[in-house]
Amino acid sequence: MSRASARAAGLTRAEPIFAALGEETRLALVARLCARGPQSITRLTAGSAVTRQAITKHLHVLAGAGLVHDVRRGRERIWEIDAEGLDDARLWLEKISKRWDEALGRLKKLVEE
Amino acid sequence: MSRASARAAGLTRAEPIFAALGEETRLALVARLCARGPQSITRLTAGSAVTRQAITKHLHVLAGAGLVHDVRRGRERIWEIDAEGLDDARLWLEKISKRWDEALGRLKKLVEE
DNA sequence: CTCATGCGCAACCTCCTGGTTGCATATTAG
DNA sequence: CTAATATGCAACCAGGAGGTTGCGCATGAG
Repeated sequence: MSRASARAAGLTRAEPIFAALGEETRLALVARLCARGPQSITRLTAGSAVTRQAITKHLHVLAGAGLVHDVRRGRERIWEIDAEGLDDARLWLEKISKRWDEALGRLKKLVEE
Repeated sequence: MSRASARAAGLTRAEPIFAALGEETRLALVARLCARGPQSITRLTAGSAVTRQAITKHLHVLAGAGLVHDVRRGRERIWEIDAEGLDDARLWLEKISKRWDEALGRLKKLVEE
């Protein structure tokens, strides 16, 4: 939580992050990178239903949303999660949920009066 | 958090929710429904860049993800947020983030030894 | 040096998505 | 009853997303 980027205040960055997570293969990639740590493309492709190229594309989408970053190591490229992105998304959800709870409180109060 | 549905344990429900939130117009709709409370389609369309029909479609997508529900009232249809969906998404993010933190801890430990 | 690995690039292809327009239907205001 | 309001339904469209295949290039293993 302490690592969440400050700009998470607005909903600016939220949409691309949700869009990136809103696809089965990518969501699985994120889950995998979180659970098993940094991995190469080939390794990430293993066990997946799609081609290495497809995985590569998905990784680039995730990178575009700031959810992962990569480092070249020898002849392979290692991809690692960027947890700040996840935090930003979570913060956005918290903020919006809270806003709804407040609205709900007002509505309830309005009915009671 | 107490309202989050239990099934949030797996990532089952997470993907459609993220997919629904991963579109500008829909994310704005969710934000608006949370901030200003239940509203009719026409009201939600006001101020939006797209057609009422487009808004209607988006609302159905959100409903499909369990993020909103609607009630007919007279000749208008009122849409309201279903905050459990937001909670589910948040819980998924928390779970995965935590998993990554643990993995990171293990990696750090591995390097130090 | 030679080969097997691990990737990157690019051309294609298909489907779904976001949006629109046109028209029909239901309700409430007067 | 009549008109205006609030939606619903369906056909249509362009563009982008997800996926594949084919081929070229760099790098590490022997």
